[in-house]
Amino acid sequence: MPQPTTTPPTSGARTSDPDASTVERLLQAAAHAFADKGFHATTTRDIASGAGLSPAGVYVHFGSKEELLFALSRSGHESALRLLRSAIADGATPRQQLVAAMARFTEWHVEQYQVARVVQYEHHHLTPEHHAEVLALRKEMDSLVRDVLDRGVADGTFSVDDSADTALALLSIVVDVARWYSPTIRRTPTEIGATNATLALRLVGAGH
Amino acid sequence: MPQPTTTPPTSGARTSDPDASTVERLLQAAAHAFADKGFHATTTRDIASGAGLSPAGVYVHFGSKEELLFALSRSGHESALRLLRSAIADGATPRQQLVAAMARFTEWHVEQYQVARVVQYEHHHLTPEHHAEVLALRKEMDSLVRDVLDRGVADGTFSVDDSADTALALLSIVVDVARWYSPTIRRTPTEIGATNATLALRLVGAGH
DNA sequence: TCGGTAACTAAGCGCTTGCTTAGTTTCCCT
DNA sequence: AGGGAAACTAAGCAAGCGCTTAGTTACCGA
Repeated sequence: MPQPTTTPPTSGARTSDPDASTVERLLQAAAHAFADKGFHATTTRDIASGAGLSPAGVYVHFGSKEELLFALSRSGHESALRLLRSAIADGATPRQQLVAAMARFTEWHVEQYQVARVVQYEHHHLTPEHHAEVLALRKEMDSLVRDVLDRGVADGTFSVDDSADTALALLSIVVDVARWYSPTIRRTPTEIGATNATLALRLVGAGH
Repeated sequence: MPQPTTTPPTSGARTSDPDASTVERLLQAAAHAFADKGFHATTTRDIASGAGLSPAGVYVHFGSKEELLFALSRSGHESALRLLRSAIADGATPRQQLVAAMARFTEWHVEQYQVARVVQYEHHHLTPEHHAEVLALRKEMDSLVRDVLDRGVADGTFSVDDSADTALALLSIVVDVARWYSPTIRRTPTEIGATNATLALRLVGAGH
């Protein structure tokens, strides 16, 4: 009996909540590693030790490293989409919808910046089939934003030259948060969200 | 005599101009591969065959794969910085400077989208020393844009809440081009540049 | 109490990786 | 002509990779 049962057989540094389920810990460790180093620079041993497992332990729950990326990417896209939809549903006018969508989507990118980074920058490492699946979700996000703009233009609140171009610029501002954000930055998610909502109103000609 | 000299000993598909110098071809092949698959998913064999060399041929000109990334990243940052400076120098007013900077920097991201992708998304795979060197160039870009905004606010042309936040949003719109652009898109660099310049004027409250 | 199933590990397999070594060819300078 | 440096290749090495296999432990229902 070389080890008492209170000491788990972990060698690397944990990057996940020890109280979470094993699948949850694997997803957390993968999000941490993929966001930090990218999919290909992350080894399955990194993920395993981050979750407190041996290298083989990953394969009890996921068939491959790519399957882990897909699970993370799909659930990330789905929760982002859910957030966007609910923000838009909460607003009574296009103006309120745009403000809520920009603020809350930005906050998500800050609070979940590791998942957001995987969602925005790692999806092209998926297999063609998996990639096609998340691409459909990404197009849906784009449509949601463009529809808000179109409704605002229709009722005279917004004035934009091209709603597709403007929607892309709005999403660029939000998505790029996942690139530049670091937890060392002192601004809160709410502050960054409010800033981006204000910038959005300026972009659609409804700044005052 | 197994092969006539007119057939080069290439196995993979070339991704570089055969008339360019060897170093040039290596940089082109590396830019192509890094932009397409990322630094870690690219093998030195990919780069070698893309440049029409054997795997060992890379090491005649570069000491390591990371050194290749650094050469590409540094020269890319330098040419981007040169472009920004010259665009700003050409404008007589802050308004003209902002329009020129946004349009030309955007065009560069489209025309050189492979290099731009490496510049914007691969620099964190550099060694700490090399990373620090390009970070200084990146901060300089940010300052250049913020200074244009500050001058425009000072002379009353622009109206922004916070010049740092607004500069970041402007750069987000430009940088993000390297993420979403694909050569299959039918819009020209000039059109995309003009769109982003117009969006920039709206963001700084000088849209008309 | 015990059989079955699911979660897990130790060990390691086959392959690919970045890079090196030893040797060949090319070309320029005298 | 011929010596030397530079550019290049064939072959391959050590390390690390994703993933598998064989076996152990823990737990749960009958």
